[in-house]
Amino acid sequence: MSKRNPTILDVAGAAGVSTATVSRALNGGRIAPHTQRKVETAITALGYRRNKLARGLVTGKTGVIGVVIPDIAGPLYAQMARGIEDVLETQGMHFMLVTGNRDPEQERQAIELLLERQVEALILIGSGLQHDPLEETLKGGPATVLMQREGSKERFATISLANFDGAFAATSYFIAKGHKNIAHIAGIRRGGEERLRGYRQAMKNADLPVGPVIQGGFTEQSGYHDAAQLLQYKDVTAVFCANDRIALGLYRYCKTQGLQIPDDLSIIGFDDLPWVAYLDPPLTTIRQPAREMGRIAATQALAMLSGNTPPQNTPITAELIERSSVKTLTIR
Amino acid sequence: MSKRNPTILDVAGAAGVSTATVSRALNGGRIAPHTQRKVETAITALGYRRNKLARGLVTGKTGVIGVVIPDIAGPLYAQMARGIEDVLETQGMHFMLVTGNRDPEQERQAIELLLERQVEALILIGSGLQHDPLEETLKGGPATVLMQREGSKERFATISLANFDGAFAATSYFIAKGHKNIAHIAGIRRGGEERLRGYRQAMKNADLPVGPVIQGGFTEQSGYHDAAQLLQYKDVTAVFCANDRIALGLYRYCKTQGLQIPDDLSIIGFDDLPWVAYLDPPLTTIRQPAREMGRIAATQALAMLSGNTPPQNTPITAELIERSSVKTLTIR
DNA sequence: TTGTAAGCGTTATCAA
DNA sequence: TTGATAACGCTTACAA
Repeated sequence: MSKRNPTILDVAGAAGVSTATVSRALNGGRIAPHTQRKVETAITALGYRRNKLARGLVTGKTGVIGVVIPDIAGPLYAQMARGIEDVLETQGMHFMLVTGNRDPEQERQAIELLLERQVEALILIGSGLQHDPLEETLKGGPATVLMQREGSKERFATISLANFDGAFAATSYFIAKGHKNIAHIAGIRRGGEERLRGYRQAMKNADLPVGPVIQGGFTEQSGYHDAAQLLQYKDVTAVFCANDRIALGLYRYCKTQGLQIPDDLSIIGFDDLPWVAYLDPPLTTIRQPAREMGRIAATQALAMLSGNTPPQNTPITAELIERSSVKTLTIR
Repeated sequence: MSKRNPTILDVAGAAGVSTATVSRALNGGRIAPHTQRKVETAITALGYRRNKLARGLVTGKTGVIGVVIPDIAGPLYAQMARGIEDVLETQGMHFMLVTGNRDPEQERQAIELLLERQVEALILIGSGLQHDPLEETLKGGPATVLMQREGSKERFATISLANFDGAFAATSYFIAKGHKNIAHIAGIRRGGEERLRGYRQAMKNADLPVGPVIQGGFTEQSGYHDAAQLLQYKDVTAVFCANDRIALGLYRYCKTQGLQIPDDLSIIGFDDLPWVAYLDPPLTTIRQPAREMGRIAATQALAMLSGNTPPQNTPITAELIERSSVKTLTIR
C-alpha cells in the first residue's frame, strides 16, 4: 500500500544537504541557522519521523527501561507504575511493562525479553525469583532496582517499605487505644514475615501476650476463612491484618455474623488500597505510598545508568492512616 | 567496567561458522543438526543474547505495540491493559504504555513518540483527541484500534461498549422494580451522552416523565455535590448514575443525610469497578468487561497488522450486575 | 559549518 | 547446507 516512511536520506535530498547535517539539525549540533531552517521545512514537507530503533542501535541508548510487575491490575502496582512514569516522562524516556504473574519462571523470561530489547535499566517489583537465578539472568545486565524485595547490596538498588515499623505502629496504636488481646492474621510473601515481627515486638514491648496469630494467604478469601478460626478466641478485641484484602475478608465475615466493627471488633489493615476508605466503617490502615515508591525507584534507576551513583537501599516509612475501624476501649 | 555484550559475530567466531549461520540457528532456518548444536554451545558459553533492536531494524518488525491510556492507575484502564497483554504474550509481543493524562496535547505527543519507536500497531484508550489531529498525526501510521471512542470506519478499528444499551437496561431495571421517578446524574466524556440517551429512551418507552437529569462530572466529588441538588426533588426514588464514582459520591451524601440505601433511595451505577461489591450495600451496576475488551482490541490489532483483516467495529454488551442497592417497590 | 564514510547488530539475498 | 555481503536508518569521527 503506502510507500515506506521517509528516512533521513530523503530529508537530506530534499534539503540539499548531507545526512550528517540532518542528524545535527535533529539533535542540536553545530549548524548554521539557515541550514537548520532548510532541514526543518524538508522534514515537515515529507512528514519525516526519526527512527529511534536505528538511533538506539548506534548510540547504544534506547531510552527505555524495563519493568516487571506481578500484576498490572493490582492497585498498588499500578500506582507504582504511575510513579515510575512520572519521572521517566520528564526525561523523555519510556518503560516497557511486563507481567510476571507471580510466577518465577515467567519473571525470568520477562527479564530475558526485556534485556533482548536493550532496556537501559530494570525495575523489578516484588519479584519472587530466588537469589541465584536472579543474579544469574542479570549477569552483565543493566542497572537494576528491586522494589518490595531485598538483593545483594552491591549489585542492586532496593526500595523497600518499612514493614516492621508499619506493623509495629499498627499494633502500638491498638495498645494505645486500650486493647490487650490483639490478634494477627499474617501473610506469606512480600513482607508478611516482617509485619509479623513488628506485631510481635510491639506486643512484647508492652508486656502483652502474643497471639493468636493465624498464618493465612494474602487474599480476601483467606481473610474470610481465617476470621472464622480467629473468632473462636472470644477475648480478642482487635485484629491487625497483614494487608487490606485480609481485612476486607474479615469485614465480610463480621457482617455475616452480625458483629459490629469497631464495637465488637477493631481492625487495622495494611497497604491503604484506594477503596478502603469507602468500606463501612472506613478502614484504619498502614499506607504504602506506592506512587512515591515508583518515583524513587525510577529516580534511582536513572541515577545508576547515568554513571557514578552506586545502588542504594532506600527505606520507605509506612504511615498509619487513622479512620474508623478501631474502638477506644475504656480504661478497665 | 564489563566489556560489551557478545554479538552474533562473537558467536560465529566461537562456533567456527558465519554470522548468517548463527542467525539461521537462532531463527530456525535450514541448518544441519550438527551445526545447530555447535552454535548453541557457543551461545551458552558466551552468554549471548540477541539484540532485538538490530533485528527490528532489518526486519521492520519490532514486536511492540503502543498503548496510550488516560491513566494507568484507573482500575478499568489497568484491566484493559491486562487484557491487551493477555493476548500479546501469546505471540511473544510486548506493549509500550504511555499515559495521556486525559490531555489531548499529551496524547498527541505520546502517539508521536510511540511511532518513533516503530510500534507495529497502536491501541488508543478513550482518546480525547479530535478527529482531525488524530487523523493527522496517524497519517502513514500503523494499524490503529480505538477503545471507548469512535473514528473513521475505514481507518480505525473500534471497540466500544454499548453505552446506550447499558443505560437502557439499568433504567428498565428500575422500572421493572416499580420505580417511576427515576433521576439521572449524567457524565460528560466517554460515553456519557450515550448513557443519557439510553436512560431517556427507557423512560419514554415506559411513558414515564424524564428527569430530573443533572449534568455532572465523572467523579466522586461531582456525585456528592450533585446529590445535594438532586435530592431536593422529594419524589425521586431511584437514581441511575453515569458511573460508579458518581454513585459512590451519592452513597457518601446519603450517609451524611441519614438516608438509607436502598430503602430511602435506590441506586444503580455504571462500570462495575472492582470494589463496588464491597460498598454498603453492594452496588447494582452495569459491568464494563474491561479485560475482555482489552483482549479484543489486541486481537483486532494483531489481525490488522498481519495483513488482510480490515478494521472492524466491535460492540461490547454491557451486562447488569444485580446486587443490593435497588429496592423493589410495592405495587401502588 | 558541512560532507564523507565507517560503523551499530542483525537479517536477507545470492552464490558457492 | 553454508558463507559473503549488502542492506536497515541512524550517529559520529575525521576531513574538508
